[in-house]
Amino acid sequence: MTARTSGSAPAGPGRRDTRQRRLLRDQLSRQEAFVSAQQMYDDLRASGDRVGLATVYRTLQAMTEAGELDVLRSDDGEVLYRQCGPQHHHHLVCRSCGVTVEVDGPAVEKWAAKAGEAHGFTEVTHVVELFGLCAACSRASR
Amino acid sequence: MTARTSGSAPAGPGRRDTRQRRLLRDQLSRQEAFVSAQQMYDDLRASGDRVGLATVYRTLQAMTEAGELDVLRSDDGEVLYRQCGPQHHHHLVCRSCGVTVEVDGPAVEKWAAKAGEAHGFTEVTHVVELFGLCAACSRASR
DNA sequence: CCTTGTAACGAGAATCGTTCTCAATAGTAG
DNA sequence: CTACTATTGAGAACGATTCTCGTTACAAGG
Repeated sequence: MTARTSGSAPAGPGRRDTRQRRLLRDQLSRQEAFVSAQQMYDDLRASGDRVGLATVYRTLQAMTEAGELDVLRSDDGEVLYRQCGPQHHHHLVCRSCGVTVEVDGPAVEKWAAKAGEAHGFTEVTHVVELFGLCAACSRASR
Repeated sequence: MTARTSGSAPAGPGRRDTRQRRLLRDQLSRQEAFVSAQQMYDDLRASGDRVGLATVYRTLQAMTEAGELDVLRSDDGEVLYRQCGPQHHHHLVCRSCGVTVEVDGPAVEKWAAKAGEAHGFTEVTHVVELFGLCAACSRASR
């Protein structure tokens, strides 16, 4: 029997610092927009870094569970990820270029809670996302 | 050459009254909750009615484009459909049984428009859905 | 009714995003 | 340096949805 006798380091899953995790974290922190796992994969290998597709999916999923990423689903069913602030907020996403702005809406929170209550619902959560054309894209399409 | 000479009846695609379309319309009008194409398919054949899966998908899609159905995406990626009123509204969906209540929120509409504007976005639309446990399910899980 | 043109069907193949499998690899604590 | 095991990655497996294409059956005209 070796190792696994000291009880100090929390040596569970999800904490090793690997090359591929570093790459993903870096790329996410440079991203302004929501991106899909497939996109991340393509971008990485486009810049010469070799990372398995399964790893991209696994890591993105893990980071989401750890609360490090926000998730969104595109109209055609792809799951999109983005590094966001920790406080509760919503997104204003550009339909054209994907740029995203975090916005908050105290009014919405209250309305959601009240509407749920009014119908006898409990444990009410809400999904609120705004889509539009950002200033730049609006100008470009004019 | 026969037919296709009179110019009165709008005999284009999407208007034939078939057995399968009747079945789907009927089933949808009896549904209180959002349901997936797969569920509709299973339910139909469970009640002895034979309808092709592709037809279910096609019809549901067509009805949606015609504005007869509202669409929602479940957490695991399935597209869910429901027959709803024509006016703009949002949904309060039970996480457990799927029952859905249509709710409106003038406050949200205003907030959304304003938030978009404030950041220079144009053509802003919003996605707002509420999830919770309906009265019955809340009671059951207590 | 019967004919006809063609919208609609349906079975099965094809897509596509995502997840799973499992042997090989590589952090890391001691 | 070594052993332990978390991670990785290639490819198979999945599940929802879409496409293909020969067959079926509305529905308008005769």
